[in-house]
Amino acid sequence: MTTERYNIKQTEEKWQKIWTESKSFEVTEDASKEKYYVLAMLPYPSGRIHVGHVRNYSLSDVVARYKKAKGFNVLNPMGWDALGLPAENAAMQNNLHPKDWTYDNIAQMKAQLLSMGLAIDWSREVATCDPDYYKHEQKMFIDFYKKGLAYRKESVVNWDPVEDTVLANEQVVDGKGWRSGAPVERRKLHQWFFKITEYGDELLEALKTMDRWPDKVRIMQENWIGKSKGVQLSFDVKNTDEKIDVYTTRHDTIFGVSFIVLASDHPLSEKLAGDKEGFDDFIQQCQSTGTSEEAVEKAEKIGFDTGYKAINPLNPDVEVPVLIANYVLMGYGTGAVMGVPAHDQRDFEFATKYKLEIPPVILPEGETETFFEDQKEAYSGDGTLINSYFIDGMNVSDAKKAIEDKMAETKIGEVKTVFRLRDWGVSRQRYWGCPVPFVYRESDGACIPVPEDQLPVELPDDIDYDAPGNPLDRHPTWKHTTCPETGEPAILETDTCDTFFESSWYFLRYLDPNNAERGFSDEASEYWMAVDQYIGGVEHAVLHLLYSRFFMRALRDCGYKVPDEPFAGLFTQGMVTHQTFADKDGNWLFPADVTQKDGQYVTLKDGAPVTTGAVTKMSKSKKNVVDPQDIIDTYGADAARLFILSDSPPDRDLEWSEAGIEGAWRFVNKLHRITEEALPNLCEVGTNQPSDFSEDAKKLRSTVHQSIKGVADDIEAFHMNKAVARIRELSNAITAFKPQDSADSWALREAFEALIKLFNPMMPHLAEELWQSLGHDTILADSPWPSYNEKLLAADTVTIGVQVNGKVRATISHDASASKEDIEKIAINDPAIQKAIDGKDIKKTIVVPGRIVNVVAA
RNA sequence: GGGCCUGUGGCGGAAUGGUAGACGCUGCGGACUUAAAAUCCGUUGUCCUUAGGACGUGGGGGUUCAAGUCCCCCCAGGCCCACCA
Repeated sequence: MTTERYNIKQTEEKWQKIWTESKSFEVTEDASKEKYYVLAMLPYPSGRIHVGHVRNYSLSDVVARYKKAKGFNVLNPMGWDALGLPAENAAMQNNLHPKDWTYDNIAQMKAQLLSMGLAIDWSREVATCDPDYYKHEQKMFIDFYKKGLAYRKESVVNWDPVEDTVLANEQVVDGKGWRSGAPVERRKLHQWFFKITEYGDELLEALKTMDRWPDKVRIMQENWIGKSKGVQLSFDVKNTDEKIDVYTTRHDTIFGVSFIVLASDHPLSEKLAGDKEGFDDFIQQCQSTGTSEEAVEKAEKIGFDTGYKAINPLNPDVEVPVLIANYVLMGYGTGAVMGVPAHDQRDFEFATKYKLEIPPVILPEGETETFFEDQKEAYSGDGTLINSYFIDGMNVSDAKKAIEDKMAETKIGEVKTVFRLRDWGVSRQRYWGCPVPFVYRESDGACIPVPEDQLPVELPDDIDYDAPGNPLDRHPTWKHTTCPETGEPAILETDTCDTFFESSWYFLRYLDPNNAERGFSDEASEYWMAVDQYIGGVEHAVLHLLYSRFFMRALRDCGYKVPDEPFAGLFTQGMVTHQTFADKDGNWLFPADVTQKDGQYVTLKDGAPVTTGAVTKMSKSKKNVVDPQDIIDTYGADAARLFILSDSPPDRDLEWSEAGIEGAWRFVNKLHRITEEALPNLCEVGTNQPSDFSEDAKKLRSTVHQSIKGVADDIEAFHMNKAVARIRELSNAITAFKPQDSADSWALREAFEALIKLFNPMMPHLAEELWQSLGHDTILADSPWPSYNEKLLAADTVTIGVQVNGKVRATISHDASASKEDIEKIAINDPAIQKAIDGKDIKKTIVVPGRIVNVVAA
């Protein structure tokens, strides 16, 4: 083969330069064009891109380039989620400033992204650690505060006593600080909260209309919001003036109550039992229970008897003990629970341990009361009410209704809706975050927002990490300021915001990134919002995606022009996985250090045997990672993009393999080669379409037009793997086609032009290069998507299967215009079919034109 | 404990209820080459010695002329949430 090898590196850099110089992907609001906003979740600048990024941006790039070709005004921006803990950790380890570390990383990662050849409008690049960025969110914070959507309250937090800081729940591992390893304490601190619960119903209701979101994500959010309908009712505490409010969804079991349980941090717990012996130890024990899943799973239910009795409001003759237990949460409902051990598993376990009564009130269908003798677990299903006075004999839902009516009548309780969703705690005792823009007056502690003209409250540069805790708090001067109202001495808030704050509105900043006055203009928001297609990992299904939805509503209520829903369409991509490797001592090995020899995996260094482990998500700890930059440097961005889009459907996990990337690379070279080889044929073709084509050319044209339609349909449906398969099919059809005359050459050129345009969204550099070699002087990135001719989609002859009694016995070809009767005749006369019928009577024949013939014979 | 998803060749995966396995990876055979690489051609679900059959979409039932696809039950794997009353 004499064809020169395609020079990938040079070509890719050439086209990246041309796109940049021609500003192909820079956009402005243009009322004459329909807009399309493609958004990939913005990366954290860790320093190097990983394969998950490549997958994410390959997907968004296909969408962006495709929609642009379809004539949309496409916005495809990129930025950096640049605040957060890793920068501080790295700074501490390497004695750097978080700011320097972050900006260095951004520069490196940007260079890597540029080498991918993405259709991004880089003029809109945003870094969230820039004071010009967080200035606007400080304004938003104050707006929320003025609207009553941000507030400060004392709450219990995870406190790391060694690091001297609050930890997020995710940073608590098995009840211990993730870095210090010290048992986490629960401590009460003043914390800032956003009132997301105010929008619980709205956020829940809107989910129903979001039909371009995956069901999975909608269900996860629904569960997270956790709306439940129940009743709240009061139990009087005997011989006191106290009442205990309990919340329950099983008010039908009210007559099965045999105890009342309070959360350990319920105000009444201290009040009723504070002076009892052992109380302090008990509370201590409750609080030391870990908050991890496993700890909760294994935690034994422990209780403490207050000695008081509560009176059942519907049956004053019944008095039940009041206990305190570790399994009741203060944060949900009222922090107090009515114990119905016969019909609630947790209550059952608790009652069994403390020898409390277990009175049954619901009889499962078809059972007698002997069912409850020697009961091993709670029965929580439906059945007939027993031992329950006026609701005896009813089923569960009728009984609930009857109790609700009774409560409305007697006013001992009320129907109540409760959400699992809690207000969003945004305070972090960290340096590398957006400062919370408030001051506290020293004289009276008044909390006062920083005036707008004094924003941003900027982070100080001179910090040290010599001591644990928040460097802002121990900075010698930074927090000392004056009250904007009185001029008296005041202290700046030293907490910074949760970094989910930045990611809740960054897609608005992209719309108007240089606006110094406001975060974004109404005009830009009205033109571009909402995001038409958002793409990212499913791990953000709840937090980020829910916070952003809340944020839009909060901004709306503060007078900003934003839609209720930020993301009209959402696509969640699967993980990238890789085989794991280990040496004989069980140490993990990087795939790059392993090679194959005689079918066995061995180390590259000394050929020692390697054992292969499970295919799992790429993670640094298991070393089953590949550096996408190595891949791009070796095979080129086009091959890397192609491979990652090829085999697996984008919403499923993708296993990275060496063989796969090589296959993609071969295809890149093949496309280049077949175009070069066909060039002599293609260049002498006239512009006028010939009037007649050979049979082979007709077939080729049919494939071409089917491909144009099919690839577009596949991209719209996010079936990128199928789009790639169609492109390969088309290239196979092209190589099989041998042009005999000028009409054939015309058809071949038509096929090549379509092929190049179809793979342009996946392999844009190669596409531009080949487009140019076909003699075009236009940029493909600015060229329209090809159109297809409906008439050419169907072939002249159709091949279908013929079944006898549901089993395929032959295939027949017939003219596309053949009638049902003709097709039936051809099918039945087929010798193989005759043989299969074997002289039996034909009961009936089903003919589905273009699909199948089924002969039913007996 | 609750919810969701997935199960198809050696592998990744195709298949509006209508010829199961498109497209690719791997393997095997061949061509070209002094040789290799690259490339090209053929072949590649299982079983029966072949013609030709039989069997095949996690397992078991059902609906239908026809089921990977729809319905019921079960099994396995994965993900998310979780003492949420």
